Amino acid sequence: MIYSKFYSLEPEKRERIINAALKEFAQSGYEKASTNNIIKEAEISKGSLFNYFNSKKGLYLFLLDYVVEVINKIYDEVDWNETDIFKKMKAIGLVKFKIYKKFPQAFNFLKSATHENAAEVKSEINKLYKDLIANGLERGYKNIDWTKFREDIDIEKTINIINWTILSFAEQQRDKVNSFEDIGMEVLDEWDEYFNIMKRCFYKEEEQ
Amino acid sequence: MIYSKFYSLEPEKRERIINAALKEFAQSGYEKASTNNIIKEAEISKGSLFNYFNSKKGLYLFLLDYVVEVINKIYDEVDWNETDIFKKMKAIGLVKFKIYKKFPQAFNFLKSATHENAAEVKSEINKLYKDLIANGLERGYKNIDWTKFREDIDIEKTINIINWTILSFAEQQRDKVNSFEDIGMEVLDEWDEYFNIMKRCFYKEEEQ
Amino acid sequence: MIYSKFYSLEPEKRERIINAALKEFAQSGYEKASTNNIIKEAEISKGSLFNYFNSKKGLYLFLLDYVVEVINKIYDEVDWNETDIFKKMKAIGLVKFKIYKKFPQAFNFLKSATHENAAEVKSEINKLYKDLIANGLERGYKNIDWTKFREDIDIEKTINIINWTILSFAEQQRDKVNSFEDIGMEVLDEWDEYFNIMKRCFYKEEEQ
Amino acid sequence: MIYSKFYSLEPEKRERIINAALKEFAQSGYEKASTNNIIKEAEISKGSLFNYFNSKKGLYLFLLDYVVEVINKIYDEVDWNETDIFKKMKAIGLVKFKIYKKFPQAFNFLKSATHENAAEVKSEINKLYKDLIANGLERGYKNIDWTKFREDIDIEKTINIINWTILSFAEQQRDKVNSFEDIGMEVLDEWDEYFNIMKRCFYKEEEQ
DNA sequence: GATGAATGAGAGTTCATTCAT
DNA sequence: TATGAATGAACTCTCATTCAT
Repeated sequence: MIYSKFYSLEPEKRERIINAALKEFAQSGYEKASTNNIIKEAEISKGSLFNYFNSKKGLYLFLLDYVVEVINKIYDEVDWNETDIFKKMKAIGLVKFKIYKKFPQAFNFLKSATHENAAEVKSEINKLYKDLIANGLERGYKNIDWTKFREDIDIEKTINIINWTILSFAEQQRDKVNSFEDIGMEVLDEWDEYFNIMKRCFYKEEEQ
Repeated sequence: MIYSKFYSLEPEKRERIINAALKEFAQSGYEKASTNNIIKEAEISKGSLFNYFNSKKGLYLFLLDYVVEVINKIYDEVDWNETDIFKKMKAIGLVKFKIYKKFPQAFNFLKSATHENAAEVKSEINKLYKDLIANGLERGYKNIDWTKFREDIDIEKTINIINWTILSFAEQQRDKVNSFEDIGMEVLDEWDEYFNIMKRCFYKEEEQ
Repeated sequence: MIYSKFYSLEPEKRERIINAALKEFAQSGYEKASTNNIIKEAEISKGSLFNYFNSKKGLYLFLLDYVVEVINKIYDEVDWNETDIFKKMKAIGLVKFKIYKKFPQAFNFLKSATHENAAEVKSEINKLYKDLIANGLERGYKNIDWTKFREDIDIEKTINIINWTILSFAEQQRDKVNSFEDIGMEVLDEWDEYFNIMKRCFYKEEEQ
Repeated sequence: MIYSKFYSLEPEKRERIINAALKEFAQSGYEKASTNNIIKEAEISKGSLFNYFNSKKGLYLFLLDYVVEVINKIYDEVDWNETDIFKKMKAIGLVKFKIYKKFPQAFNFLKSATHENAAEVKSEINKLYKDLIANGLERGYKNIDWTKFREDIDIEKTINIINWTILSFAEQQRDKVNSFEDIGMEVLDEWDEYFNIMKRCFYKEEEQ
């Protein structure tokens, strides 16, 4: 089993390594991240790091797996029975914030991974993102009451517009702030306003 | 004059260098991009590259200038007097496709620059983008007849939704095909459909 | 502690590196000295050299420290209570010869450092020399019985004449022979003759 | 004939090149001196420089020859019949100052050459200096009235002491100031004092 | 004869990875 | 299993010298 050497470590050491690595990669990106900084921060030897993960790339891919687990915790806490798409999206956003408070490093790492250019890991990141989004969309659009939408528009395309709006808004906010810590309530208010515009325009008049 | 040595080269060689550099930077990002690869691909000597551009950073900044010129060609061909925002956006999009077919590498480079993290060039990229966006928005939204829009929605945010939709759709198409050469009429039709949805939902009823 | 990585090497290797570096810097000066030549001669890898000293400059500064230690060994062996300046100078000279036989490279390096022009290390060299000279003069001229000198001459300037004579004679001998190993008793006799001339001329008649 | 291409240039251009080269080598030393700076200052092309002198080293050696000519002008103006060694030495020093006013760049170049470490030209410089000194001494000690010296000291060795004192004092002054321009009358006074000490000590009492 | 663009070996430096202990 | 010193390929950049024009 891959990473088995790492999993058999005592949890405290494991966390020290994960946090040191998340931090270094988030700060410096894949290429510039220094394995020296990681082992210094985690207080392990150089040899150990390569024993556990074989290579810098191996370590990075492990961390990608790790943050996926964190993301999945988000999905576990969402109420998937909500039928109004905008209420559901808002709920998902709120859960994200909650989880973020517990795993800030993972989110910063994930944010930096979005902008990662290193050819060595780019395709893995893209694959991961496609999975995450597909997975999220599938669950997100289950049980939705599509009858609320106007009947003179193509629903599939309308969903795309909603999705693109959500993702683009999120990215815009990400670029504005240095870390997720800076995000406050006023952002959530702005988010609501976008939802209201779309609700007003895409729903039938009587559903508003 | 800066870059004068480079401009006095024969055009064929100049293009070889530009294309090799655009490709390498687009593929690998600023840090990882290797000047060795560039000179190998462009078939010039090590000394020459640094004769023309002084440094890796100088080369990168030159390329940024170069792609701005390409972008400006787009602006020059658009009919800025159109008052209907969707017609104007469609026109801009079509010109973009046309230019892209002539300078595919420039677009890939510009896209990669958006995600560039290298501190050495980040501020220049940001400056460039602010200029491009300010310039584009100013011209793009001049003469637009905003009275066509519903009066119960915030126009600024609605414009964002429109923009995000356009960009995201374009990117989605790019991911689907290997090159823009593959893009045919059916894509333009789909594009029209998105425009129609937004027109129907964001414009007053009598404007449709 | 700085240079700690270097000090924890086995002495044989340490010496190989020191000697290779002293030789290369002495031969070529700071700028022209090639770290490649040093590692080749010392039979270590490129990475190791920079592991130990961080940079070419770091290596050079280390060597300056090293030769100071060698010089201090001279001072440790001299009888500082001698009151006759000529006897004392002769004693110092003899110790210098002794040390030189053990560390010939250090002396050549120190000599080349005197003429070093490289801006990067010049100030460090000057600082070092000021310390060495201040230290040496202070100890060297302590306890000297200045009353032996004629009263119609400026003592400070006379000391300069004595010093310049000693140094110039030493250098002349160095240029004549290939190594100090060749220096025999006849040189010491000649040295004595210079001392006798100066004694006869600079001391009062009754002190001769 | 070597340098023939250079000598057939018009004198104005020749001087421009000589001065530019003297300045650059004096400022930066042999290694660091940039042929680019020289051709820029002299307003000639890169190819020309190498046409005239074949190589950087060739140019440097030419300049050494050139400054020898300047030095020889000093010797031409000295009164070689003076029989008192100290008066003669003083006269030589004064002529040096006079010539310096006419060829400051040559002197600064010569000064920098003294401290030159570059292996490529070191031996040539040393050879030149030995010639200059031998030549100077031979002429300088002709016609001297040695009977003025005390009879209880070896004259040859005493001459050495005098020479070493003169040279060392000159070097000390050189190290103190940045260029010969800074040297003023007070230096000449100090020089006189050294001469007086030596006169008093090395001459017979009745000759003072 | 004059030009200056082109060359490429060599410079100092970095850092993921290896392996003897 | 854990260590960390050793490695060396690859990096960006320099500059004296060449040679086609």
